[in-house]
Amino acid sequence: MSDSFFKAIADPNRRKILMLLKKHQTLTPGEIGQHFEFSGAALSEHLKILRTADLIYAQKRGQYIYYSLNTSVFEDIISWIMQVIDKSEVKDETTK
Amino acid sequence: MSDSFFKAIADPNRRKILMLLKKHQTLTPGEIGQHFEFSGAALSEHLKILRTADLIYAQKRGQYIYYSLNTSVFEDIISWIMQVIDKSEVKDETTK
DNA sequence: TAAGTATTTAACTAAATACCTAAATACTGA
DNA sequence: TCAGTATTTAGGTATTTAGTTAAATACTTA
Repeated sequence: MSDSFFKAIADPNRRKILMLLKKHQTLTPGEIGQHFEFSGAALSEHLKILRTADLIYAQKRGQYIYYSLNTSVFEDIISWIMQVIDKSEVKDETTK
Repeated sequence: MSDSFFKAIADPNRRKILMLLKKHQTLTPGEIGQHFEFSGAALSEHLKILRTADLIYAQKRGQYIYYSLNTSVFEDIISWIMQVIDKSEVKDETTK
């Protein structure tokens, strides 16, 4: 279970970015930035962290970059939580 | 959706504590500490963060404190993730 | 009551994080 | 090619976090 996932979603602004992408499917950094007060550079950092955690992916078309959700990693955290609360199959990860 | 939850699970040592509690149901800080290299004080801090996020609860009996998982908050994160990835709600087999 | 064990709190340090501004890179269209 | 727009990178700062050791608190038992 990747540390980068948990780090990525630990920040409320990054969770908000995910919700925005959920709502609009595809957004450029410029469009995302309209929902925040901080600089474009700060936004770029957040996007990098989300990209590294594989939560979003970027497609460059010309001058713009289009960001979208990559939902597959979310499935992993659901499995992790299921394990903790004992709802479904259990593999022992206590040594990780 | 509480920030303290995401902060709490962002740390791998705290996630390991949760898995240990999942496995053993109830553990004292002393028993938990045997699985880590850091000081008891550091462990105490981690337990406080997990308590604040409502992920575990403590029962004091005499000289010992017994920690257990509080699974109800995990249901909340599952809902949050379901929302992000646009899945229908997970069926709830547990009562709380 | 005193000594011993269990756990938390306090005060501190080092490293990580989240932001900033400025500069760099990449593309578009005149 | 040049000016303009979009985005990222670099370098810096303030805040937060995760750990430390030492002291405090709480309980047990001789």
